[in-house]
Amino acid sequence: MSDFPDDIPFFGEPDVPATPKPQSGPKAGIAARAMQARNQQRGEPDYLQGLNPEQRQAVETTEGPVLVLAGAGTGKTRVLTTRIAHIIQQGLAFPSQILAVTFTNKAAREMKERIGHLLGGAVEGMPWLGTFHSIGVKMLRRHAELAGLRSDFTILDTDDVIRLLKQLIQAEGLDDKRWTPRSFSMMIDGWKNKGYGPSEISEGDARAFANGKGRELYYAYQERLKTLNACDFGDLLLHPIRIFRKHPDILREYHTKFRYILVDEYQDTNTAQYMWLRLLAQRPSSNANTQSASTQPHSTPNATDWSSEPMRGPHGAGEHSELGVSAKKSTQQINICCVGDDDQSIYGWRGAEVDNILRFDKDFPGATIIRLERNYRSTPHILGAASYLIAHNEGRFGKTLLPQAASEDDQKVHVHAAWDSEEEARAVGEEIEQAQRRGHLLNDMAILVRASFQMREFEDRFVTLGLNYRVIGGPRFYERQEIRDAMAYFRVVAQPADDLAFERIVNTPKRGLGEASLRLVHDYARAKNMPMLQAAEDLIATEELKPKARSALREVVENFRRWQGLLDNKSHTELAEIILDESGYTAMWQNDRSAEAPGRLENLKELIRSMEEYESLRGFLEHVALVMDTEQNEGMDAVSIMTLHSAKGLEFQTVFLPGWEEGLFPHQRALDEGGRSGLEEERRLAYVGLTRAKKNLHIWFVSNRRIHGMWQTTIPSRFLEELPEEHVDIAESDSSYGGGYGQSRFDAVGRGDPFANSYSTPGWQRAQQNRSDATRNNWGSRSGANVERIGYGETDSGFGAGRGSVKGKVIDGELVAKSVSSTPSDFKVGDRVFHMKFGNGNVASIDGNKLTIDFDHAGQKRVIDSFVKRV
DNA sequence: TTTGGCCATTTTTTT
DNA sequence: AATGGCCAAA
Repeated sequence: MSDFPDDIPFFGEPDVPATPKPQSGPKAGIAARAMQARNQQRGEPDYLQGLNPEQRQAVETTEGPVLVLAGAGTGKTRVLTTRIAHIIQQGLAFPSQILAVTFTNKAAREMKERIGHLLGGAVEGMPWLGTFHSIGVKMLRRHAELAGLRSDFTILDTDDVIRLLKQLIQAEGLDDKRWTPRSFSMMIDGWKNKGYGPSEISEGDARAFANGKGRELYYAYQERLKTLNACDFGDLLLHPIRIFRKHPDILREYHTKFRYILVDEYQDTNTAQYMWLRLLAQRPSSNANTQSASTQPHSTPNATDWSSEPMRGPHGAGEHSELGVSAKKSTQQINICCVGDDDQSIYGWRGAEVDNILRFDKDFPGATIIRLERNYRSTPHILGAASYLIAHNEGRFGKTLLPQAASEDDQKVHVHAAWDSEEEARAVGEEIEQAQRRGHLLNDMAILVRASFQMREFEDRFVTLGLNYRVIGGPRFYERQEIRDAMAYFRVVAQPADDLAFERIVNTPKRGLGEASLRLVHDYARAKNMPMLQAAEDLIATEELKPKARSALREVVENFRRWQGLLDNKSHTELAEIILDESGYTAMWQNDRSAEAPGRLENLKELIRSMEEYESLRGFLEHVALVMDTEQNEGMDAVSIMTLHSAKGLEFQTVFLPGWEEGLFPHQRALDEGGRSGLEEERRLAYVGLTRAKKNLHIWFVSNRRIHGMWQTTIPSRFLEELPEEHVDIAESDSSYGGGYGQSRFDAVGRGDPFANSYSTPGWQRAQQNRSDATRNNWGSRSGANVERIGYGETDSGFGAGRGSVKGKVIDGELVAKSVSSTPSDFKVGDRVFHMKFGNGNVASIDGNKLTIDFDHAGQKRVIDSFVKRV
């Protein structure tokens, strides 16, 4: 979004008088109250109508720190937006004096819309409402030089970062397979989430990568970013934090500027975000400390000091209360209001610290804590199911959500079983079409998946059904190859130091500039510490390059120089067209005879079209870097498909939750890496999913799912049994459970199938029992149930049953993980076998425990041996 | 230098 | 299943 025009005057904005009406400390309260009283005489403002007492308190307690603990569906967004409207309406601050932070662009957009609505649309946009990152960039652009950057720095996305790291790792002479750029980028990410620069990471962390070269590499990475005039996502927060600490005068300007700070989804803040917030929200006491704070921020154990010890903060309460006192003493306070729900903390993997919300009143003593517990969203059944499920978590505040009154036609939560994911998609599609026939809007329905690969099957199905759908946060427009290439061209034009972009497209389309020539340019650039474009320009004046490469490179450089010259003369969309045209990029795809080519050209057109909404090329590039998503199909009626993560904060009349199987949800990886707390986060994710539904909720699980192209037998998610019976309705006979390879086939295998019908059947119960029965396993017998997704017993004890073996992983005495290891198969080529999904066939070849089988009806497939049975 | 084919690995979630 | 990396051949 170009919500942030580049040229807003920052400090001393003309529209901001030094002191808007009431504002300092206690006075503000009085004035506010006076104003309120006046309003009440006249009848209260519209926007307060219909708020319940708690919501109202959250809106009207404008002064001092406020924490709003808002359960799912309790009107959190409404409170936030109304509060902002209230602040503006009461004249407590101008829109530009309110800092409002959200996590997603979607949330920011929605908030803006709603505030505009509340205020009758007459208010100029709020310049400081946005995501942590977009606000971070905005600040960083203003003070870029203090971070060693120019204000036109580029923002690297994950892909760029990985390519860059790869170069560095190789330059270091390390094996980039043993030490993958990807894993290092994740480490850096983790460090940055905690607020650590290269000098602050622990010895152990530094050693953990590349035999102790971790720190060195991290330094080198930051150095390179500087020479590239670029930063990564983490830097968007880290640089401002550094700047605030080093330059108290700058921080003070922000302190004067922002009267009110609001934070959405506070439970998802990570340490860096927390530090950033604290710096902005907590003015050091204005008396005794001022001097020392401004000159030596790190030497005084007072107000500013917490920021240098991020990780110890959570538990060092003493320090914080001291700080709080001084904050209180200060003459002007910045009023911070955080809204969150510990039960909806689902970003632990990204470094979020739930602790931040749990210790709010220590950080901000005297905080008003308001709990919103009246749920207006879901039926009692849905709410009951969700509450019961989340109660299985240990580490939580614990709160009660009060349901609305039940209504006659309230449906219980439906749990459905399907044979495989294909059937799951088919059945959900049917369900949706039925609802549509009953007059429901597709806009009111959503499918929420755990992992994005699940989306495809639904898309496929909906395409054949001709059902409108919209994917949110799926495979992203801006991640497509052609879009990234085009963007790279634009980046080099807008930001000549962007070597990563330059490298990406110098030889796209092919110009005969291969590795050899490129290396030359690269080395020259490094040696002279100049951008590659500049280096290329220098080199073509010499005899270094081969004639062919030299002329090709000359043309590229000349093109770029010419385009750069057009920056100010042509509109950015026009320029973009010229670039794609003259570079031969469009022609490259036009000449491409592959099936995707037309689509790619279409995407490029779409790209140009979407640029029109932005003021400048730079503004557009920034949008792409930060948002990575386009609005699609806004106007039409369509089912939404998205991940559970991106569904947070949304609500729908009808919600479908497919894929409730062990290994997928809870996700195996969360279990492996997060253990118990990983499981609890998965459960919160389930809770988020359940509470998105207003009226109808359908949960699905399948017994066969294809993972990495191979069929796996799955068992229902443990979360299913954590749902309370009284609120759940098990669909006994779902459409065609078993499908073409029907029930009979199923039984013919003698597969004492645990999920043949539903989980209320003996089969289901047996499965449950299997799970808790820690010693039993069905593997000994070939006709045993296919429960190989789970291992039982001690850690790492194998269960070889002749083919394949199962390892169980026990965490906290509870079985949470397993993996199938490959041991040589005891099948022979030519064996006649039966597979549950594909039927009968002959073994064509064997590769470890993977078999290639010619099926009678299904053709040739590769499957894991444990899924077939000799006949 | 480019291209084609084969092998290995992969996917959790996002700014 | 699909993508990326690597190697051999043109």
